[in-house]
This record gives sequence, C-alpha cells and structure tokens, in this order.
Amino acid sequence: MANMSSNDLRRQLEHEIVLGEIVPGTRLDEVALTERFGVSRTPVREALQQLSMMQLVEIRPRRGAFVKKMSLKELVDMFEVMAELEGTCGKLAADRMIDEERDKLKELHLITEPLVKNKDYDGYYRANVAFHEAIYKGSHNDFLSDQTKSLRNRLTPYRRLQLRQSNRLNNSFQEHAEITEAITSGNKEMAEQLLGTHVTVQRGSFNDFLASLPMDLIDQSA
Amino acid sequence: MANMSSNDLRRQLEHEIVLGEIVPGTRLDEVALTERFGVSRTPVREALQQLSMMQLVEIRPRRGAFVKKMSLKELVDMFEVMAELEGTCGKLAADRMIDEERDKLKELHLITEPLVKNKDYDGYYRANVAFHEAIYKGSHNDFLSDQTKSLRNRLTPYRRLQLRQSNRLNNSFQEHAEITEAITSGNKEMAEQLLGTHVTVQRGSFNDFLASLPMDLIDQSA
DNA sequence: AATATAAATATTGTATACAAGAATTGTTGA
DNA sequence: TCAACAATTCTTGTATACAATATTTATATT
Repeated sequence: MANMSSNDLRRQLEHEIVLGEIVPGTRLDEVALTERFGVSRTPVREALQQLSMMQLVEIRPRRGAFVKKMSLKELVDMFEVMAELEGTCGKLAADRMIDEERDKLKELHLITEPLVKNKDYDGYYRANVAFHEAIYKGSHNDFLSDQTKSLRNRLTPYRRLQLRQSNRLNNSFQEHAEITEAITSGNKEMAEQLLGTHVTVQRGSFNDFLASLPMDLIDQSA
Repeated sequence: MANMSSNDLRRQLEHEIVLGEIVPGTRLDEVALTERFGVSRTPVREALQQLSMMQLVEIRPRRGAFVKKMSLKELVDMFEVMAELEGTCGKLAADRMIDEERDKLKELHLITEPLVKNKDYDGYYRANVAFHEAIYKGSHNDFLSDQTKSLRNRLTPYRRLQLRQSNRLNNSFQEHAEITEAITSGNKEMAEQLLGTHVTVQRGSFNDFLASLPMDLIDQSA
C-alpha cells in the first residue's frame, strides 16, 4: 500500500494528540519523529502539514510544528458549536431515523444501565460514544455526521475527565433516557433542545463545566 | 519568508478550485504544477496534502491527486449544514451584537439597494458576502464564524450561478431586509429561522434550488 | 560578572535522486 | 481485427543532499 506512511503517521499523531498523550504546546521535532517511526523527513513533514490543516498542530515558519494550545475562548466557542451540531443531529435523527435505528438507539441506551450501576467509567465512556454516534448517523446527513464526530474528537482531551465527577454518570444516563424518548417518539424540538445542552452542561451550571476543564492544557496567553 | 511556497501554493490552488477554475474531477499533475509554479515537487506535494485534508482534493494512492467531485447527496447534506450554521450565526448575532455592529449591518444592507435596482450582479455578490460575514462575526464566536465562512467558501462554485436567476436579486434583498430587522431588534428565533432558509431556498422551492445546481460539476456516479 | 557579539551548530525548507507501482504502447497470437 | 501479454515509459512515494534561517555556545569587551 502506498502513500500510507504519511497518512499512517498523521493518524497516529492525531490519535496521540487527541488523547492528550502529547501535551499541547510541545514541539514536534522532525528528526525525532523520523527516528521514532523509521522513515525519512518527507513523510513526517507531509503528516505535519496535514495535521496543521486539521488545526491540531501549528506550524510556525522556520521554528517548527507545535501541538496547538487552545485558549479558553476558543474552547468555549468550540463547545458552543458542538452543542449546536449535536442538537441538529438530534433534530434530524428524530425526523429521519428508520424503525431499526430507533430500536438500536433504545438498545444502546439500555445496555448502559449496568455500567452506571457498577460505576464502570471506561465502559460507559465507550458506550456513550456509540450512543452519540448512532444519533449522528441517524441524521442521515453524512457531512453533518462527520463534522460532528470530528469536532467531538477534537474536544476529547477536554472532556475525558468530566464523567468522573460526582454523579455525572447518573446525570448522563438520565439525560440519555430523555433524549432516547424524544428521538424515538419523533419529538424533534425536544431532541434538539436536550442534545444542545447535554454536551456541555449536563444538568450542572456552566461555571461547573468551565471549572472542570483541565486548565493546564489551555493557552493562558491568548 | 519561509514555508510560504507550500502554503502559497495551497492558497492559490484552493482559490482556483473554489472558484471552479479547476473543474472537479481533473487530476493535478505534480510535475505540471512544479513547472507552472517554478518549484520542486516537495512543496507541491505538501500543498496537495493540505488540500486533501480540506476535502478539496482526493489523493488516490499511487494514482495522483484529483479535484474532488461531490455527489448530489453530499452537496445537499452540505447545504443543510450550511443552513444550520447560518441560522446559528444569526441567532447568536441577534443576541450578542453591539450597537455599532447592528448599525454596520443596517448599512451593509442599505448600500445594496442601488445594486439591486441596477442589476449589478457582481457588485451585489460582493456586498452579499460582506453582509453575511458581518453576521458571522456578530455571533462573537470565532470558531463558528470561521467554520461557516469556510463552508460557504467551499460551496461557492455551486452557488455562483444562483443569483443570476430570474428575480433572485429582489428576493435576496427582500429577505436581507427581514434578516436585518430581526437581528437588529434582537429577535433571535426569527433571525435563526430566516437565515436557515435564506441560504438554500430563497423563497423558492427546494426543487428549484436543485435544478439551479450546475450538474456537470456533480459526481453522477456516487 | 554581565552583556553583546560572533562563530558553531542544529533545524527547517527546498531540490534532487532513487525506488516501486501504474499506465501506455507495442508486439504476438488467434 | 481484436485480445492478451510484455516491455517501456511515466508518475507517485520516499530518501537524501543542499540551502537558508534559528538557536546555541563561545568569546570578547566593558
């Protein structure tokens, strides 16, 4: 397979950046990456160019590539858009899902009940992703689905810690119940409204949300 | 200035693709581009990698880079998202614009009146862009603003011909009047609703919109 | 000792060289 | 004449070489 080394490299780095394994602000040294991946600088540079277009790294001319640090303002803006996109997915899903998809959504919700009971955070995290992606798909709008998924992905490092907090797990489950009911019953306004607030606030105040953000990952200078 | 050749190249090609000067489906030959821009293959390839991440070109392994052809489904999906984003911008702008911005919006609308009277399509096209971008900025959400602008940009080749049609100019002006009124008076629901339909339908049927699409630019195979 | 300046060192950006796979052309056989 | 195969040519993907700019280190001067 060809042109895979630069694409593979990009995917790998993307993964590590999104998961926060590479801390925002760190410089991505080209030769270090060549040694790590056993390739020349050419595919490394092509991968970095790709990541810069994805807004995951910032290429400063003649200075190198840096994992992008987002300011609090940028982050809040992105979460606001995320909320809108999730809401739109919900609205369209309530309208367009076929019976099979509605059944599947119910199922994806119900299987999380034991996970909540057992406080299985990792398990719930994965099931939560599946639940939301089912809604994206249910919009029957591939572009919207991809955009939403991609933005969710980019916000991952700033969301990972949230579920661990106090009774977020219970809150999330409760909200999922309402969302599932709204979508499967075709109540699009309700689905949109519920999903629009679900992402960020989760029945808490916005201040709590802000406080939950890992501030060390945030660019204080901007 | 450094790393500018690959970025400049990307910008130039992006411009030409978005304006439809390079027809979707055409292959972008690397050596041809090196000759045209007087650079080596390295920056050419980096530019193509960037464009592939922007979904403007498709890189088929060992086959080359092709200007992306969008299927009708993809296009409809993108316009649907565009409508949502425009609506969101309007909603937030109605809420957040400061007095100065509201005045500016009124002005940007009013200066288009003579352009409509004189059927100055190019002039109106430019003024229209300025009007809408003022709304994006008025959302006070830079991420949303950038995303909306970028998507509008990508849809340009499929929108250029629309304004020329029958009395689209008058319709557009009339709708802008209502939008301006809604935003400046802070009626966010109205602003969202008006902008959500303005992009695509412009007081016509959706079928008319579909019929207005330049079908030769659309991938029939997909 | 601290700062400024200059040499050296390292890193990015670009061009070229080489390797591997695709497309094309030409030839052979039915 | 057409189809199938083979050799050639072309194009992409990767590595390396060279050029230009930042960064670091060393030296000199106050």
